[in-house]
Amino acid sequence: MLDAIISEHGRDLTCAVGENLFVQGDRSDFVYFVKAGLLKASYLGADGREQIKTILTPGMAIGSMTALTSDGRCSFGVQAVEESIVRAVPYSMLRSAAAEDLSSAQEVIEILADLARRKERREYELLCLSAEERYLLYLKEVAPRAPSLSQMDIAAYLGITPPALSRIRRRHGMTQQPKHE
Amino acid sequence: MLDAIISEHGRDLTCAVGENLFVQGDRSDFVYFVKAGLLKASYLGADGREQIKTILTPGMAIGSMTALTSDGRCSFGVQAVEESIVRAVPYSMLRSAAAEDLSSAQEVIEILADLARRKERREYELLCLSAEERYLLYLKEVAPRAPSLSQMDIAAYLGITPPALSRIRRRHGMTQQPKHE
DNA sequence: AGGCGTAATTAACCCGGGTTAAGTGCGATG
DNA sequence: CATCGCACTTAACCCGGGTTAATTACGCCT
Repeated sequence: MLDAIISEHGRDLTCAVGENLFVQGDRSDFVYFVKAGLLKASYLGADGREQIKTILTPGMAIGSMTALTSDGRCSFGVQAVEESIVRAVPYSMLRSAAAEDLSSAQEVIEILADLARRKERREYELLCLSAEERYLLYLKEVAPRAPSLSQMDIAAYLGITPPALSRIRRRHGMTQQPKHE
Repeated sequence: MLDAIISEHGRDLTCAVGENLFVQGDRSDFVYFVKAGLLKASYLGADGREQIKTILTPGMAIGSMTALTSDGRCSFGVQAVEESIVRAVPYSMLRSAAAEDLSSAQEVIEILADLARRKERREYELLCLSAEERYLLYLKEVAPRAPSLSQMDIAAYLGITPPALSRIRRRHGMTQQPKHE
């Protein structure tokens, strides 16, 4: 089964806070399985602005599809928000395992289907929800599993700037700590 | 191989302009392979607003991942923009073919990986690009394959309203036909 | 030909988010 | 303890997109 391949050919990596698993532009052909911790996958704009694509929590898998399947470079990077442990496996290893063993193939299909499902949902949120609605959804579904995210990161995840997030929080009465003169 | 399963268990559907392949809320467990024509996959908001998720051209496959894998309902619908021909195959058929035959499994993996790659790109565009940038990208990459799309549909694909699209087009000097008094 | 319905454009106004800058609180560091 | 830096908040202003409504153009139907 696939677990055996992952155990044999994969290796555990420990990421300190702020450490990059890989950065935008890299040629990483690895798939990473998050075992513990918290990481963020993000795009870095030419102007230095960061947009967070995915908040990664244990149980999730990540890899740049374009880098994996088109011999391209990673269109985004992954950085640890908390100390994290991930298992890195070359995508080619998964593919060859799937090419030789039926049950491994099923598991790869499951992983890809799960990835597609998550992306489908994210696409819906970005396309159909307002920033405020996305924040409320974030509070309900992501925040419980990522309590250590900064407001900056939350804003980058929602696709807005920190001041915009602050305004939304203010409207909901969840700020008001510093009393600006 | 998978083609045989698709030929045997799938069936061709012909969609007239405006016809729905399936609508939001359906329990469709089919995957559709576009053979000819042009279709759109879209979310319908409670207020009746349409947001187009994907423009479907020949060679692409579509299906609601949440409906396929979580026994849920389709989160979006698919409608023909031009007269189209699609081949419908139950997802369960693909899965069982992939469970019995290694080469079929590889093909299913290819289909899912391609889907994930497309979604990854779309996610990037929605998260990082402005409406204007998305329109320019649309002109370069989608328009050539979908010349019959209305401005309404283009706007819905970009996530904006027709007036907003008109303003963008005006800025680029690509309008000016009707001279509004 | 005349009339209707719809798509596309434009205008006017509003609102939400971006930008910039300033102020506040807090933790790390010396 | 004092200072520095950074995250967070707020304010002021601008700009782009939403909303609504009016106008034009065009296809379709009778």
